[in-house]
Amino acid sequence: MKQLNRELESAISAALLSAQMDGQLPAFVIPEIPVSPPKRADQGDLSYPAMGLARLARRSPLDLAGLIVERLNSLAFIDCVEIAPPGFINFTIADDYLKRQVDAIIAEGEDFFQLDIGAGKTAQVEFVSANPSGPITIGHTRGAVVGDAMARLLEAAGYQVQREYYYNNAGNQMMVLGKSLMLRYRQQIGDAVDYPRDYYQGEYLIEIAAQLADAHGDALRDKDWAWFKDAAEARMFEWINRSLTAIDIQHNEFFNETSLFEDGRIWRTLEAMRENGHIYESTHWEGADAAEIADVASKGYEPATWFRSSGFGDEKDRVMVKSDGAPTYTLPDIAYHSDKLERGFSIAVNVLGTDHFSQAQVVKYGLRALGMDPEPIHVIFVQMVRAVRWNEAIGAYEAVKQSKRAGDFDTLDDLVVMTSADAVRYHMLARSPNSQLDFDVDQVVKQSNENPVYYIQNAYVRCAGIFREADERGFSDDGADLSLLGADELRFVRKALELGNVIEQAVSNYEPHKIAFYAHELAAVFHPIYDRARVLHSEVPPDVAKARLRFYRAAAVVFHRVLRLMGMSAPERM
RNA sequence: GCUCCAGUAGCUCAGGGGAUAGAGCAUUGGUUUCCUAAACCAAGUGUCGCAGGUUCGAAUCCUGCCUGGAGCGCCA
Repeated sequence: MKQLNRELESAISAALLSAQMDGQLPAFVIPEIPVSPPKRADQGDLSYPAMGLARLARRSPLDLAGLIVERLNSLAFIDCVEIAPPGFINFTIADDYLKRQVDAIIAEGEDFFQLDIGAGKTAQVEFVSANPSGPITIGHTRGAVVGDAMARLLEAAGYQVQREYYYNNAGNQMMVLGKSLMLRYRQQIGDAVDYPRDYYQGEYLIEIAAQLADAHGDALRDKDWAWFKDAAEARMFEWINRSLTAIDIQHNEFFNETSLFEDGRIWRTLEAMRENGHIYESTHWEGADAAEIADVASKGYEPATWFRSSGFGDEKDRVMVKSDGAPTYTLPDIAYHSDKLERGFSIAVNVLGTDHFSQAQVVKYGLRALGMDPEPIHVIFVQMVRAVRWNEAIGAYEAVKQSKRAGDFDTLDDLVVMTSADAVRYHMLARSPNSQLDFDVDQVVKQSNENPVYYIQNAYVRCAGIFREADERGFSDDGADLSLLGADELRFVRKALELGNVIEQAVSNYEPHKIAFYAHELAAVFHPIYDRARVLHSEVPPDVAKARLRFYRAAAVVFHRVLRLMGMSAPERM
């Protein structure tokens, strides 16, 4: 399927170039030509503002528009070209062309607007990457949904995509997890245990401990924390995967942080940075002022290993290896990302919470210190998400507390149970990643009947309903004459033809939420048509009915495609 | 204190140099002999946080300020 605005952009560029060749316009480098749908229907289907180029061309905007139109090669899909003050060129798409696209859409099916922007290129999306120390929370879910939608859109753009989970199973937190489970287990078998406040407080560890006690009695009393760490990790990992699978998210690569320790890659990374002159040993960072040095001295640290990240623009240097010999989280992270770059992806998208902002910066400085170009890596930062609920008493929204007893929740599992996988996916996606999200529990749960989720899916359901009825009546669209389609149906086809640009923009700007808004707009165009353009109705002549049935087959293809791009289901009934 | 993100309708949010700023929810009234109501039709609401600046043109770009959030660990 063609992206019509792209075709027009090339045509306008060509017109400008030919005018330059003939000396009609001065020489200048032709910039990007933005062609997009205008706001109002009487402004055509696609529009180009020539005002922006008027100064370069040394013409009045209207003159320039006129000149472009004169030199424009005729395009099969364009019916009418108009110039509107102060210098817009408005194009109308030919009805014949739109009618032909109905069959074209059906022929493309699941490949409708499968683009070739990324043909022959590889992309990786790293997302979720939650520590295996607890369940997937609402916060993780946002990253999960955004990342998976990004992956689907990249695939639609033609990239070969890998979905990766950086499995953060090394480090201090995992030790604490192991020790936590160990103590919970000992509590279960009746030992008097003092459970530290900075250990994991979640009830899920108590449940696992109870299961272990049921299965093994007190036979595990002599196992060390490492044994319990492995036990906890395995269960958490399984749990996380089950939760993600429930909203149709599957990674196809799991990268273990521990592997970076086992094969010594973190130390090789450190040495490579040292060889490039970016590592030093000290009790404090080189740029520290007197107050900082005094502060550090009071803590009595032995020298640590520092990365001179300030040389790359960082506000201060960072510790790579602590004075106790253990690496910080940053070192394996740099090693991991250097490995990622070495794998040669054209694009490596990383979906992170904004709390990782500084960390991501330091990793990029680290990659530069290794002599690598971090350019293929693009980070989508998703802002905080919190579940809120309207509190009538105070007349304001209130954050939902993390208390299962009170019927509140903060995990993906609970969210899915209370709403649905599709609702979770839509609501998490239908927001710009860099705006904070208040997930209104009541709106998603109680008002699910008037939810955009079902508004969109219902469009597909309605098509399916027509096909069922048509089958029962033995009515087919064989030999449909698409010239009988009306203005309503063509409006939908116009909207459907915008999908290519939506995919392209979502991919090139790393804005997967665009597809969610587009889906809603598409449904808003569809439903009124469904009301008016009936198929199996006594007053609709059979030849018109055939044409319409064909049209709805195309509409179903479009909705199916869009729903799948969002990772949502396309149900036949609701 | 420094960095990043946000502030647009009553609420939740799109739009991020282009024509008269949009959607959902909420509110009000109406619509179904035949695929359909999780739908359709109709109605109303804005100092686009504030103040300057750039531009033919600013909700959009620049500067300053106000408000909310995140980050600035020898945590991960």
